[in-house]
Amino acid sequence: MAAVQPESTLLPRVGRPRSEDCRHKVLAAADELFAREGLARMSVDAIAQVAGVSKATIYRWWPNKSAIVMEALLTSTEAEVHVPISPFPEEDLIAKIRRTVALFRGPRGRVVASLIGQAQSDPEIAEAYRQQLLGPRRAAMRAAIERGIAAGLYRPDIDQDLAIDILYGPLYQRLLLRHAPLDEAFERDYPPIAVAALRVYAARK
Amino acid sequence: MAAVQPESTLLPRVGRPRSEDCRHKVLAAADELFAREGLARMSVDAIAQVAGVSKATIYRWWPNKSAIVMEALLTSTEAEVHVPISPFPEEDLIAKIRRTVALFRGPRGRVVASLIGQAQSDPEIAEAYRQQLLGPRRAAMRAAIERGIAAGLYRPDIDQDLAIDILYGPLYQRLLLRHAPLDEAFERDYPPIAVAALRVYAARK
Amino acid sequence: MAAVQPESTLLPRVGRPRSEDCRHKVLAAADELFAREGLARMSVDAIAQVAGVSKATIYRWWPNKSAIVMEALLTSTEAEVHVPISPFPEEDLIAKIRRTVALFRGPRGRVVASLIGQAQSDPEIAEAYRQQLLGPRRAAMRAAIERGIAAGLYRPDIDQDLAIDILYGPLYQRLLLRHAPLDEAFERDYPPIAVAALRVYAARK
Amino acid sequence: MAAVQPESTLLPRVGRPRSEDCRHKVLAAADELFAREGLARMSVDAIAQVAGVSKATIYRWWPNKSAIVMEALLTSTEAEVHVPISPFPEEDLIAKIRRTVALFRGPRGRVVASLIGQAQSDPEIAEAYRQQLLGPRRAAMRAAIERGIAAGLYRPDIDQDLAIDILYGPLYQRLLLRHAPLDEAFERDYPPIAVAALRVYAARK
DNA sequence: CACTAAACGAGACGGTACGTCGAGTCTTGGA
DNA sequence: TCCAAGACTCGACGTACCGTCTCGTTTAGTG
Repeated sequence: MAAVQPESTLLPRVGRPRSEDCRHKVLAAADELFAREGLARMSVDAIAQVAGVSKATIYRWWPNKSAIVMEALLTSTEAEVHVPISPFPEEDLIAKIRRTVALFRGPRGRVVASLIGQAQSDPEIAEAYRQQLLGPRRAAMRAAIERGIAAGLYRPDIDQDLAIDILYGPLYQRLLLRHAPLDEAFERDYPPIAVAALRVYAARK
Repeated sequence: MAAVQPESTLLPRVGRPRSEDCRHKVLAAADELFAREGLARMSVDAIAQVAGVSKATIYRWWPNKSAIVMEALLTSTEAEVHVPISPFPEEDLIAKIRRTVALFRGPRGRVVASLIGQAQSDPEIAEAYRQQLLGPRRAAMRAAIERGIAAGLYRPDIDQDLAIDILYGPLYQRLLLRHAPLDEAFERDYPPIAVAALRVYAARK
Repeated sequence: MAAVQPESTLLPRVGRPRSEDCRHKVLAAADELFAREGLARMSVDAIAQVAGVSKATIYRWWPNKSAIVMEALLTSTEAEVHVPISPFPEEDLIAKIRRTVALFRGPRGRVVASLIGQAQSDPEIAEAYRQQLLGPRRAAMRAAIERGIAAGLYRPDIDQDLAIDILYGPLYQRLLLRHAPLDEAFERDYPPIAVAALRVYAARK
Repeated sequence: MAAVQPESTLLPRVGRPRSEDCRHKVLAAADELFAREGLARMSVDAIAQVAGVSKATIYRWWPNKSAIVMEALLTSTEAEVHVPISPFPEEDLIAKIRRTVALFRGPRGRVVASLIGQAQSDPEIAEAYRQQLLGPRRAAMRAAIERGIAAGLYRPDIDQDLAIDILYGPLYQRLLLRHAPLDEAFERDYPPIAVAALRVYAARK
């Protein structure tokens, strides 16, 4: 029995193959339009026009506007998750948080905020966001915390969700509520404070 | 010095006065429709129909759907801010946080989440939300923290914004990201943890 | 004794009397707005605003926009009907027709055209137009034709309606269809032709 | 030599072609609603609903209500222009006029009157009416008059516009002013009188 | 090398909601 | 009682965007 190319047995390999070029043009157009107009004010028609791609083609591959923007975001932030592991788990946590602050301070920050905004009224987007964006990052976080537990820094029975809430909550709040700026000071000062806060929760005897 | 009726001197008292009845019917209809459909799926036409009020009248007083829902939310949560002051500032903080958790766990939680969602693409809503909803609550919080400072619990030079982020961030994150439930356990356990975390930041050395 | 005001015995003379000033301001405003915008594009609100009069007051005295414009037209063209009677009935007819051509060539022409236009979809305006504007003019015309009959110019059994159609039809057609201009040549040449045409119908055999 | 399909070479045959079915359904609905309600009281929404066609589709092809009704009128009266040519030009003129009287006495009469009414406040409709409806009919009329000139009945230098005004003016006046009925007697008696009137103008001296 | 089947561009289509406008009525307080 | 101001209802307007559809036209791989 021959080695099988993934998915090749299910999908019929006949007909014209999907144009990778289209995909890129659409994602690029989505990116550009998001920057110019924001998620709400950009239309799928506009994406189609800017990308020079037919609307039908867009709807063949993405279910809606947010899904396009989400995919554009994912392709441009794939690398950002991986932070080299150091011998000091708390340093790793700080580095991870700081990196996310940096990301949110840039143009991607508004994209993330918009997607979370849309997710409030669209369960599919919410689910996709949690699965594709949040999931890997929380998993990486969890691993770092586990290393902290292994190093004896934290109690082994802590609530991981709560731990991550403590570490990231203030950051998301600033991103979404915008009551105070995500400025350089925040990027510098906040991460160690977050980790200190976690220590109170996770290590208090 | 005579007490002056507010605004009565400025606004010209001519013409038919605004119908208070209309206002209430619209807010009630918005409330009902939000519960039935959610912000995104409810239409201004529907509000008009349910309220038995003309669309033109709605647009005379509110710029858009979200503004109506926001006002409905405000009128129904005005009392919630005020928590009696106790001799123990940290008890007050815990009580305030727990009360907000309770609010967010109820039907108003989805309203708040939707408004913040809309605020991501509509700066006016964002501003209104910060001014009208967030403002008073953060002010009350700040006052409680000041009492903590006065009591010697916290350093006097702490960053108030950051303090409030630490206290509320995790709560908002759960409300908006929904990666973990806003359940009874959270309502019970989280508030004291938050205050403990604040203490680490505000009292360290 | 004193001259009695007509109708003063029937109407209860209580309350504030109707302001004649209002009436004039409204008619003047209607006139101005008609010239600026035309019947369709002018709004009753605009009349009220320009006249400095409340909309309620307008609707108290006129049923609708066209009625205002009609009254404005009537007050400004009352004198135009009466042409001095000469010993030559056909001269009188020519003079009457020419006077109407002159009227239609001026700004009142568009007013008349607009009213007839509105009359196509509003029976009340149609009726009012026929009664108040057309009636007197057709009666005067009929009288002139009667003098022609008395002078032996026309058969006594002619159809008066048809006679007037022959005399005025082409004029109204130009006013309303605008396929050819109501110019000086028409004002000069048409009236005698019309009367000649009438003679063919009314005197043949 | 092959017959070429008109416009097929110019128009790019790309994209989904216009649905002829839609066009017919819209025109039929317009016709029905006009009969039921008249031009002023029928709405584009109603046409869309009755036709089972989206409002956007209607507005893609017609600029407004009147344009739809006009097109419906045109499609249903295309054949009416052509009257067979006889050896007697004046007989042809009489036949043409009588045919128009008959048309105006039927339901199309109100359609024509409404369109002319609307044309008083909408220059585009006025122009369309003159171009599409009036134009061909006046051209046919002009041809018949030319035959009269060729036959020596009329002077060759007569004003064609005026000639047609004399022939049709009274008819349009009755249609639009409705001071007298467009009855059987008018259909019987008027056409020959009109032609006699023309003769006075066109053949005198 | 023709054939086939899916991808694609163009753009029409049904649908839903939008926010606006004007007509005409109603409700105040003041003259 | 009349009036000015202006809030209100009603109904229609024309627009925008969504997601689907129907064409005719590529563009691989297959037979």
